[in-house]
Amino acid sequence: MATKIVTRNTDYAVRALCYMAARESKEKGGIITVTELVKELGMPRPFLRKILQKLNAAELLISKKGKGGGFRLARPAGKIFITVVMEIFQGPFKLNDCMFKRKICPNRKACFMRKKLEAIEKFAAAQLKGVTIREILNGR
Amino acid sequence: MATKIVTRNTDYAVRALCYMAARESKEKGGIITVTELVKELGMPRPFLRKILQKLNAAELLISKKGKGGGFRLARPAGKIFITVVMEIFQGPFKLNDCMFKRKICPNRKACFMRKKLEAIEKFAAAQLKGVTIREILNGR
DNA sequence: CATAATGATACCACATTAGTATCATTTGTC
DNA sequence: GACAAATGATACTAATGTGGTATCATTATG
Ligand code: FES
Ligand code: FES
Repeated sequence: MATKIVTRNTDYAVRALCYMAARESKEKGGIITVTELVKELGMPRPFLRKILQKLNAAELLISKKGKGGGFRLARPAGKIFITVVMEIFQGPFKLNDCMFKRKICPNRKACFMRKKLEAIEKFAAAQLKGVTIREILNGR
Repeated sequence: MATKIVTRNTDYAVRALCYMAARESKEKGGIITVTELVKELGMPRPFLRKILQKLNAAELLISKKGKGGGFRLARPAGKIFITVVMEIFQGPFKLNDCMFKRKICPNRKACFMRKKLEAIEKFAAAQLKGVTIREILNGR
């Protein structure tokens, strides 16, 4: 098994955002097409399109339709948090919530296992909390 | 989404082991049948059977075939680690390893995201490390 | 109006997890 | 030894989630 903290959606989204942020720093305000992203990042085009559309809907990107259209970042890289990207594609971050027979386990309060899982969840949230595209680009 | 740290297999296994350990403390050396477990824990019988068989194969349980047969713990509850149970059903514990096009990402060493994920993985492993059925039973 | 871009949406493929079904083998009891 | 009651082994099915395609509608530019 490999417990997935980030799915492919998120991963691709982050890569795309990083690329866009990096390019932006060279050519200010430039609009970027799916075609360019696909060429540079090598992801399946229709999948990436869907991802960008979601980022647009979530207002992390701004899209421009029609000829000469494309996408650009809706805000500076330092204000794009990966927790937000994760939420878009994966929903709110949480670990197992001990369901049993469709009900939440009544033993939650007392359960030792649960305490451990909650500690892990807290730690993970804390780790991811401040991370933005900028930090990822800078490698720190 | 809910990132799964423990799957249902593992969950059921742990519950069964807890039950068996608890019962053992009353009636020493008693052998326990699937029938009893199903009745007490309310899990689907064939599924639980498969789980117990795996625990047996992994030598956490000892089985006895034939009439009057059943299962008993192969060792004291304090020596049954949930990390081991997790491995049995889920394989070695690890988080995402940033695959891209079937290759491990070449950027791993430098990747900031990766660092965060590794920290989370380490923390999680540490949290789970010493936990045994005994601690779970005792709630600490 | 043609073209080149995204928007919206429905669909398909694949892997994993969860669960079922069946038959073989062993063991105790009469 | 026959029968019943238990597990062993194994193959199959179902449900879910993720990853990915395909198609058509809409919009903007020139
Ligand atoms: S067994 Fe349900 S929260 Fe632990
Ligand atoms: S992008 Fe591959 S390890 Fe981070």
